[in-house]
Amino acid sequence: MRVAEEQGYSVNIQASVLRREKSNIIGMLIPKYDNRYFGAIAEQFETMARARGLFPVITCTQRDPDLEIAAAKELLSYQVDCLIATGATDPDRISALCSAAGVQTINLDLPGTKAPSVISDNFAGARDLASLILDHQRTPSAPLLFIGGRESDHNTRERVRGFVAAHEDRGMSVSSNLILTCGYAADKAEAALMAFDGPVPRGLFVNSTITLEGVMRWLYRQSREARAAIRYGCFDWDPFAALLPANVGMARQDVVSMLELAFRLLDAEPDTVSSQQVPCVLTCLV
Amino acid sequence: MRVAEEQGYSVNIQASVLRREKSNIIGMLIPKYDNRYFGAIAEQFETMARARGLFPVITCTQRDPDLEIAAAKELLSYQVDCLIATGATDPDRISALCSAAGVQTINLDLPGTKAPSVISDNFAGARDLASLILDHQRTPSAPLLFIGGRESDHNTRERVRGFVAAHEDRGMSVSSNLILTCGYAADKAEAALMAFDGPVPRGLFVNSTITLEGVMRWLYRQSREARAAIRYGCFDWDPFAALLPANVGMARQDVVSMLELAFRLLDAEPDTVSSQQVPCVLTCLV
DNA sequence: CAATCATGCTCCATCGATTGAGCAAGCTTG
DNA sequence: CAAGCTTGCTCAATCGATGGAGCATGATTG
Repeated sequence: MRVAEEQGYSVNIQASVLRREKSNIIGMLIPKYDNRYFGAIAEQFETMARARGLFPVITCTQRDPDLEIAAAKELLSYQVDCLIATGATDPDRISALCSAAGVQTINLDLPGTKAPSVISDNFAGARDLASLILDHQRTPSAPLLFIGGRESDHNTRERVRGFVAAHEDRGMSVSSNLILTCGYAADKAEAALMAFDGPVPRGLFVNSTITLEGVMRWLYRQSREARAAIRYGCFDWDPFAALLPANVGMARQDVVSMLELAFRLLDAEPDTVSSQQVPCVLTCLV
Repeated sequence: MRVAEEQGYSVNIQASVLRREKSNIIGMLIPKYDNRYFGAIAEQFETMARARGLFPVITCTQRDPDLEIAAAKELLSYQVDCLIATGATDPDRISALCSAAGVQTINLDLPGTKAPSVISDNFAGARDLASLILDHQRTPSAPLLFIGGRESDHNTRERVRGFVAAHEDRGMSVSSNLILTCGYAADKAEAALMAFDGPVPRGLFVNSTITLEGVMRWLYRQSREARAAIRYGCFDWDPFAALLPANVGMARQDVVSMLELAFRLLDAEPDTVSSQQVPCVLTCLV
């Protein structure tokens, strides 16, 4: 064994897994790698999986529902011991596939009903963030604009609810045309702002950093004066976005706590299909 | 077969690979997921691998040389068909392990001598970027400060060479104390700037976006006037960093072309141990 | 000293997919 | 019609690691 080790020989894992009927592989589905939130999730997941002697395999699904299912099936055929579905568009479908194969699943970031979920406290995070923006926008008692995300998406709905609550806290009401759930993509946000009926409010609640990219493109098409009057805050954190002049705050999701909780749920008996919420950390930039 | 498909059955890949002695797995080692460059590489790699019917497995090595080797061995024990080593600190050691196992390797981002390499044209990219910063800094004929990266790192050496060449192009010389190759990490860059002997030059060449995070932290500790006088440019691209007021330009590495070239080299016979350079795209922000 | 137990070793069946050998049936051709 | 060929099917060996059965040796105990 020592000589084998020295000469760089290693066990054939395929044979080992075949015989042991246990792969020690833990799979993760993730939508994208193009922002700090998912990047941090991927890194933290790998680190924690390795610390437990598991082999982490991450697959990026490009927010494509078909690819999500195909990737889940592919991971199952590698006999993964368990699977974390991050930000899945149809988490219950994935849970169903996995439970049919006797594989434990956890939903991360977006909740499902057929497996335990670990998500941010989007309501409280959004309420705090909206409140911060309301405090710091240039036209104090005007309602904000909500931009980005999908109506069908649990997180977006919760954040809209928090957004509305922050307005109600100060006796303000929000008309529904101020809620632009046009998708997360930068292009869609930019287009939605361009097409907005009437002048865009001076305070913006941006639903993700990807959406913020589109918001910034729109903002830099405005006149210097119009731009100077606008303040915004963003759900999710990015170190450079945090330095942009008109950004008043970011709601950072607590990736470490979320993954610790996810791994704890994997260890525990999968008796309850709970949905656990992790508080966000509000970074005030003013 | 149709019924099996409908019922969600799938082949046991471990058994299949064991018998076929061909895994259809393509591995990638990547240092981090915390910036757009590596994020884009990871996504593009997955997309292109899938398009070729290969199963992509990416492992994040946290810039840790030991983890790099351990991860390479682990991927080999999964019988990967080939391996792309991205930004590896010791690519030749990985190539040696792989060639002992009869597995093809490509070095991406940082070159090695025992396997074909695909890297950016760091010299030309850095020369162009340095030239742009020299054009736009507030004290025209003063030399710039180079910050970030490692002396031992090929890319850093090439970029320093380009940096010096841009100065020489206009008859300027750069003293060696203006080249702070203190590592890529944000903390190290911040500390190096804090400890800089004498006033920091008003034009900065920042070697990566991760380094830029530290530079920004340092910058925001300066007085408003000192800060307003500084201009910088950065190797690598980030959408929010590109919007920061004093940023005059970014040298964006052409990830798509790099990966296309890498996959082409994998298809080709591994006869030559060439090092192919891909031009960067300079984004001018002024 | 015999009976029991602990330890260490060898050997073989097993995991599930794959592939080629072997065979049968039907078809073509001189 | 016989010889040769194609096609489709079944069957068993194989990939390499693992773990339990079986066996031999040495130690312990009444």
